[in-house]
Amino acid sequence: MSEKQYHHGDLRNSLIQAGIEILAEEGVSALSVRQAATRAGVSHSAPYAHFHDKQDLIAAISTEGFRRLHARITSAAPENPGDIANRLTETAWAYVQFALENRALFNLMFSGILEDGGDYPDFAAISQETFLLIVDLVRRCQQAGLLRRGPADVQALSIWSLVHGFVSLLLEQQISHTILERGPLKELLAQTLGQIMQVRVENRE
Amino acid sequence: MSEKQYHHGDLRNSLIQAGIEILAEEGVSALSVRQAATRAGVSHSAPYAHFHDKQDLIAAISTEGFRRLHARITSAAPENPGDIANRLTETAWAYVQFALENRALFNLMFSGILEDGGDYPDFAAISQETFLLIVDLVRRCQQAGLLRRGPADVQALSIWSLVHGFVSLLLEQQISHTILERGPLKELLAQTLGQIMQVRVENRE
DNA sequence: ACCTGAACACCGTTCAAGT
DNA sequence: ACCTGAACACCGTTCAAGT
Repeated sequence: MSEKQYHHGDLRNSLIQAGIEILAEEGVSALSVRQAATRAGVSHSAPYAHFHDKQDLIAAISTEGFRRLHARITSAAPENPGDIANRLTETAWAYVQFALENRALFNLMFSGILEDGGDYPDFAAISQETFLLIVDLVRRCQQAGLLRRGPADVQALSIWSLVHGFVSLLLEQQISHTILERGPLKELLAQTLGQIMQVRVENRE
Repeated sequence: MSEKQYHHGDLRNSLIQAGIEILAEEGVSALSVRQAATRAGVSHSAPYAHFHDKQDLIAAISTEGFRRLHARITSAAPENPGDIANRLTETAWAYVQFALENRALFNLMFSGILEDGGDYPDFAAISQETFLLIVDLVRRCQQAGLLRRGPADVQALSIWSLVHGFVSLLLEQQISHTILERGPLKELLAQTLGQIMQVRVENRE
């Protein structure tokens, strides 16, 4: 505000938004500091006043991605404490949908493009918080008898691994057509998840 | 041979090897057509006589990566048809080890850097063969009562998803220290895998 | 403090030309 | 058929200079 600076006041954020737009429109390979700068309407070297290097910008974009994923997961299942099994499935489905709707961003967040996430505190914080969301849900599933007993964090890891692996292989087109053609994706995910949940069905021996 | 050509006869393969070396020594971000050419001892434009573009080279490198992963998995478990449970764990462990020992190559194979694997027949073939290896193993686990009944390919997908997700999160340093410090990695993997296998332990009611 | 413009070393890719 | 060298449009990053 005030006297109107050189730029619009929040170039840092504009660059992050520009980066996310580039990812959505042109994919990971098109993401460059220079193009983000151009989209934000500044010179190609202006970003270096706000980010130490490209990795630093990538960390900021990934952090924003995790914030959105976290929000998406949080609002995935209605706070319906009764139907906890459904809630686990809906959470997993929210994760899958986020990845499909934000392919390039999801890739940036999880594909080693950010070389050392631990160096970026904000990134480390929000990604850990997202994991805690899952640990919490797992704990409630255990209490409901839907999952085996055992350390909730290890079990959460199993489930997150399962869902994350499912998404990764899906995005990489590593899931064969014959499987995908058998029915809707959400159902396949539910079946896959079902492998890890306790069955309480017909053949109870 | 014969009159000694311009180059050593198999530039195509030399470039693939050079690429794998670059990945191992300097990581994904250092992989360039020009550096591969330099390592192979030719000019920067020579690769274009053998590869249509960088994606084409990446496809060839990824294909070689899958060949090595396939070989590694094949030789992972001794042909010991008795201990089938152990064999599943050893196969998963081989997968994890391959990823840890060839981080950048593994990333290249699975992280969307190759933009459309389906366009490269050799790549599609070997990656599918690798999946079939797992389907086969799963089928035998089902017969041994270690896994639930159901379509073997869907179950294989669950297991591959679980193991692949585990590896991905591990490489991304998304598995918290408190979990990793609790014991050797192979044991954590076994525990994680155990979530999906049928228990035949003490509390059988 | 925040931004610009020139500069440098790198890239992917093409293309005429050489053997 | 296989390779070279010049050329072009891009990149990441630095740095002196401007307000």
